[in-house]
Amino acid sequence: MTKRTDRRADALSRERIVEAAIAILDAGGEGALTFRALAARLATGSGAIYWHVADKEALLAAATDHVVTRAMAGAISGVGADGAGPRQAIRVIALGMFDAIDAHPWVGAQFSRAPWQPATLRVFEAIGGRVRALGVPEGAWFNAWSALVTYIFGAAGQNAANARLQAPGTDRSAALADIAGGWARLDPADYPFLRQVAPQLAAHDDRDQFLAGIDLILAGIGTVR
Amino acid sequence: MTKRTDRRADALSRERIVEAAIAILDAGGEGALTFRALAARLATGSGAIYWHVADKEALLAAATDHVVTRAMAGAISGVGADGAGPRQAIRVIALGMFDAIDAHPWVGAQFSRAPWQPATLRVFEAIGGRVRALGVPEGAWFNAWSALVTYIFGAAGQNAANARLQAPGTDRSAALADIAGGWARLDPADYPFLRQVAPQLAAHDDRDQFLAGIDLILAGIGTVR
DNA sequence: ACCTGAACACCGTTCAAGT
DNA sequence: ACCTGAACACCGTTCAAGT
Repeated sequence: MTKRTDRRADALSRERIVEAAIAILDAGGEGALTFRALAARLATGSGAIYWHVADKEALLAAATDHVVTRAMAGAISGVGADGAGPRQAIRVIALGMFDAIDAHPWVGAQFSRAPWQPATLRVFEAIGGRVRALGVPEGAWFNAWSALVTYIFGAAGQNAANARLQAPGTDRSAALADIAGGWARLDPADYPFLRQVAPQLAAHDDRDQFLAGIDLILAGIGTVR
Repeated sequence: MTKRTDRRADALSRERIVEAAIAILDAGGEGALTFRALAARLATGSGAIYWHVADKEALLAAATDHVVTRAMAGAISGVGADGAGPRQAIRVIALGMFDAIDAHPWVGAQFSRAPWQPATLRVFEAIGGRVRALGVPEGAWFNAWSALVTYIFGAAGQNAANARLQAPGTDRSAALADIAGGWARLDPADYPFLRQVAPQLAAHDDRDQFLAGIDLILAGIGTVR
């Protein structure tokens, strides 16, 4: 029972609008997504878009939901019934989120703007279910879950910021070298720690670093008995 | 040796502009800060502001820096030479950041937009110095520090989002009751965990929750030997 | 039911002109 | 050196008018 308008391949639809929005966001970042640019890409008027989505906030929310849903499907499928424990499942889900935001930095900023979206809820549940399977006492579930999702979504926002700050052409390691260089030049009397870890900042990998944080939280959860 | 223009109490200055911006941000949120509103409050033209600050991004950065500097001064002074260990110092600094963002929610969103500001650097150093004092092996310093600051600034962004989502009049517990009510009505087959923790979500305190996450990370750091 | 595109009410930012 | 405020080039959103 397809709707009449579905016959025209180029008919406007919420789905096509969201896909076009994602393409614009991926190509030019959040600043590039305007209703005029979107209308031009879809060869229609800007007002037409408003027939399918309420406003720009809803459009960004739908685009985020789309990306997260896809990322979660990939992560969860890699964690199926293959006997991987809940600890490993949490790591895989977290990395799935990290990679999704790495590929679509604008998604990261969106979480600290409109949480409680459907896809976010599924990530919450996926983490929560594994926390429960971790074997910690029931009274510790909520805190353990909260620490993990706060870290995962919080890091997402910061990675998005890093990506946005970076000059389009340059790669991450050049940007890190710049920042580390700045740290190395700080006054040693005021900033002994940052000076000391500057070389590690320059050499570190964001993804490994993110995972190390997950592991520290998991280790902390493991101490709760 | 005061500058000539300092004689007029109402002379425009970067400092007065930043203070007015903070007042507008606190009163009406990020959406309320426009150059027109700021110019009106300072009884000047919008172009005058551009003589003192480069653009809106710089203005928001300066406002954030101002708030964080003040918060850090308060937190650090409460942690002086009174024998409190590094563990407790980390908790106090983290809570200082939490409270600052609780009072100025717009600050939270700013971190995931322009990190590496002077005040942020001081928070980084303050946490890092205490990590070093924690007694973990030197090879673990960088990961431990990174997990803590990612969590602290990440939670900041999410708290800011929560504050922004909330209807101006209502209080946090009413908003939490709403969300928890939604969780309690989810399909138990798909969302067993969220259904189960819904009552805890309704009853929890954001600040305690935040601190519990810090403690879990600290516990995880404690396992590294 | 869905699309068009001009119009409206805003923005941030610039800049000639003032003092 | 600093301030003014009109002007410019944008936005998101609306809505009468079309099909």
